[in-house]
Amino acid sequence: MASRKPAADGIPAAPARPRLTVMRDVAKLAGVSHQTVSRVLNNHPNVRVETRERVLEAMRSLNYRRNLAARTLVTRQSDTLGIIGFETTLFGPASMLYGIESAARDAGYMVSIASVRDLERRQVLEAVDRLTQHSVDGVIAIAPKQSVNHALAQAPPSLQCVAVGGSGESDAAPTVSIDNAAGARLATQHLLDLGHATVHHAAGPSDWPESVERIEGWRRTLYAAGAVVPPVEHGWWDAESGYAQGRAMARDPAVTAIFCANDRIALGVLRALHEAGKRVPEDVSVVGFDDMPDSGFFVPPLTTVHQDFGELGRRSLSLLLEHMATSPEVPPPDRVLVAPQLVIRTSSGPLRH
Amino acid sequence: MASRKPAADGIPAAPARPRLTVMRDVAKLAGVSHQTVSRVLNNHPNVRVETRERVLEAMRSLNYRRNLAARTLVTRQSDTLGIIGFETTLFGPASMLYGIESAARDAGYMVSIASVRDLERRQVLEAVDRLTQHSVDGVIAIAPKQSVNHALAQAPPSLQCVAVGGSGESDAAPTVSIDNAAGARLATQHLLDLGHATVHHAAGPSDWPESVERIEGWRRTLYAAGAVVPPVEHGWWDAESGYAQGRAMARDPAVTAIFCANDRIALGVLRALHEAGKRVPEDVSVVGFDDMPDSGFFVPPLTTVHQDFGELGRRSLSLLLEHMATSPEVPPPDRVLVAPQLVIRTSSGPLRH
DNA sequence: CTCAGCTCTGTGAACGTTAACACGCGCGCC
DNA sequence: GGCGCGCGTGTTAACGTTCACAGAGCTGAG
Repeated sequence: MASRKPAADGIPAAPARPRLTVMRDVAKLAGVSHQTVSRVLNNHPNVRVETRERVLEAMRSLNYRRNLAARTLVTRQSDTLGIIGFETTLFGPASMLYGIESAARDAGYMVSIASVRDLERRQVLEAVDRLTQHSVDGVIAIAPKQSVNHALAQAPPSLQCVAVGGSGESDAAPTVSIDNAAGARLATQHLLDLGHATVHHAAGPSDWPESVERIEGWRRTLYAAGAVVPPVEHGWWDAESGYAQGRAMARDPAVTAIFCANDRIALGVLRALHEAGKRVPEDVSVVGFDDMPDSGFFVPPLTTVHQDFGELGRRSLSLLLEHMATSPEVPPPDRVLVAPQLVIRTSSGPLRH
Repeated sequence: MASRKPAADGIPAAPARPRLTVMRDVAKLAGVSHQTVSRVLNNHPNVRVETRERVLEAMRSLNYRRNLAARTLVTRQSDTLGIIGFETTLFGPASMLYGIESAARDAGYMVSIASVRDLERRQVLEAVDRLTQHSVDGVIAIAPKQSVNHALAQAPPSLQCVAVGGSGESDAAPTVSIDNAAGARLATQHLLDLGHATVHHAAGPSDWPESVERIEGWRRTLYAAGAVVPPVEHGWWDAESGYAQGRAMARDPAVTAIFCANDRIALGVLRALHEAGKRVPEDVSVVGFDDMPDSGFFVPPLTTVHQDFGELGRRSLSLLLEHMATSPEVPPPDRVLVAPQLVIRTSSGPLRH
C-alpha cells in the first residue's frame, strides 16, 4: 500500500529526493500558515486552542517530524551536547557517560561523543573542534588530567564547557568531581579506628588529580592522627599495578592496613596478599575506592569508598545548563564536589593474631 | 583585539547574532564566488590548484569552519551516526561503544548516543525516533535481546540499521556479533581435554541470545564428546548470580569443571568455591567469558574466552557503511561473526587429588 | 466613538550551504 | 574555420525552519 509508485506519467524517473513532509504540508492540511505550525511546535502561547488542536491533528495524520537541521541553522542551537570521553571503557567513565546522557535526555538534549585516545592538548582540542563543527550547544569533558583543563581554556570562549572528574584547579571551566580527599579520609580514618598503627597506600598515577587528591587526603588524615606516613609508589589504575605494589607490601611485616586508590588496584593487592599467605582482614586490611559492581564479591568482599557516578553525571549536566543559561560573560567558575560514602564489607577489620 | 566592539554609530545595540564567518566571507577574501569555496571544501576536481590554494589560505586566515547544519539541511545527510546503547556501563557494551566511536571517527562520522533503560519495544522505538529527528545517517544498536530486533523492524525503512551483539535470527537488520557458540565450544573442549568427565555451566539470563548461544555451544560440545549434560540454572550477568550458582555447585562433588557465561559470574563462582574450601584448579576448574581487563588478576587468574570488542565495533561500523552505500532496496541481511579466542591462565587444569 | 493595546494569524526575509545550470575559454578534430 | 567538448568559474534557486514585522479583530478606557 504505502510503497512508492513509479511515476506513471511522462517523467522518466522520480527525482532522487523523496520529498519529506514539511511544515508547509501540515499547514495546508490544517488550513493555516506555516508560521502557525511553527508556533504550535514551539508552544507559543498565542495560538487558539482550537487551531492548535487542528494543527496537532494534521501533524499526527501526516506523521510529521520537524527538521532539526533547519531549526539549528536559524536558531544556532542544536539541542545537542558534546561529551569528550576518555577511557570510557572503564566503569567509572562509562558510568559518568551514562549519567550525563540520561540527564541530558530528560532535559531534551541529544548527546554526541568524541573520544580521545589520550589527553594531550592536541587531541582534546581536536575533539572540541569536531564538536563545535557539529554545533553542539555545550561540552562536558570527562577530564581526569590537568592537561584537559589547559586545552579547554583554549576552546572558543563562546562554547560553554564543564569538566567532570578532574581537579578544580583550573579556571578554564567549572568542575564537578568526587570529593576525593574526603573519600580518602573516610577510608584512612576507618582503618585507623580499627586500631591499625598506620595505613599504607597503593596509589594511582602521579599526574592524575584524582590520584593526587586521594594521596593528599590519606596523608592529612595520618598526619592529623599522628601516625607515620609511609612512602608511596605510583602506579596505574589497574590490577596489575596493584599486584606489583601488593607484592612489595606483603613482604613488609609493618603493613597491616592498605588503602588502595581504586578497586582494581585493590583486586591486585588482594591477590598479592593471598599469594604471600597473608589473610585478609586478619593479617592485613584492605580498602578500595570506587565500589565497582562486583567488588562485593572479591575474596574477601571489599570495603570501599562508593562513588555515585550517576550523580556526578547529573550534576555536571545541570551545571552546564546553568552556565549556558547565563550570558557568556564568564562568571567565576565553580567547583561542585560530590560526597563519597564508605561501604564497609569484610576486607577490613581489627588486627588479629 | 578580536573582541567585538560596541557599535559606535547610531544603532543602540549590536544585534544578538555575532555574525560568524561564512563561505561568502572566504569567497570575498579569495576573490572568487562562494560556490568555488564550496567546491574546494568538497574536493571537487575542477578547481585550479592556484585558486584552491588561495581559497584555502583565506579559510585559514579567517579561521573559517563550515556550518554543518546548513550542509545537512541541503544534502540530507548529517555525517552523524546514532548508537542505541544498553547497559553501556558494563565492560562489554562500553567497549563496543568505544570501538564503534573510534571507527566512526576514522570514517569521518560523528556519533550520537541514545541509551535505553530497558529493551522494551517502546523505548527502543523512541530512541530510534530521537535519532531520526536529529537526522542521523544510520543506526547501530547494541542489541543483546530479541526485542530490539523486533523494534528495529518497525523503524522507518529509509533508516539503515545494524544490530551488534545480538542473535542473527532477525531479518530486520544485519547483525554482527561474537561467535558465542564457538567460544563456548572452545571453553568446554578445553576443560574436556583437561580430563574432566563433564563440564557444568553457570549460565546467564535465559532471554539473552548471547546467553542462549553459549549454552547451546556448551551443550553441543558435551553431546559430541558423549559427556552427560548437567542441568543449567539461569541467572543474571553479575557476580552475585555467579556466587549463588557457585554455592550450589560447590556442594556437588561431581562438579569438577565449570564454564561460566561471563567473567563476572566466574568471579562469584570463584568466591563460592573459595568459601567452600575447594581449591581452583586442583579441585575444580573454572573458565569464564569476556576477558575483562582484570580477570587475569582474579584468585586464581582466570582462564577465559577473549572477545575483541573493538573489532566488533569496527566490523559493525563497516557493515553499516556498506549497507548505507548500497541503495535502500533491502539486500538480504548478513550476519557477521567475530571469532573469539581462548586465553588460558591458571584457573583451569587437570583434576588433582 | 475612537484609539490604544491586546490576541491571533499571515507574509516575507533571513540562516549558510549545495545543486543545477549557464557561460566563456581553449583545445582538438574534421 | 566551425564545432563539440571539457575545464574552471559564476549565478540563481532550493533546503525547512524561525524571526521580524504587519495586519485584522476584539476589548475597554477616555
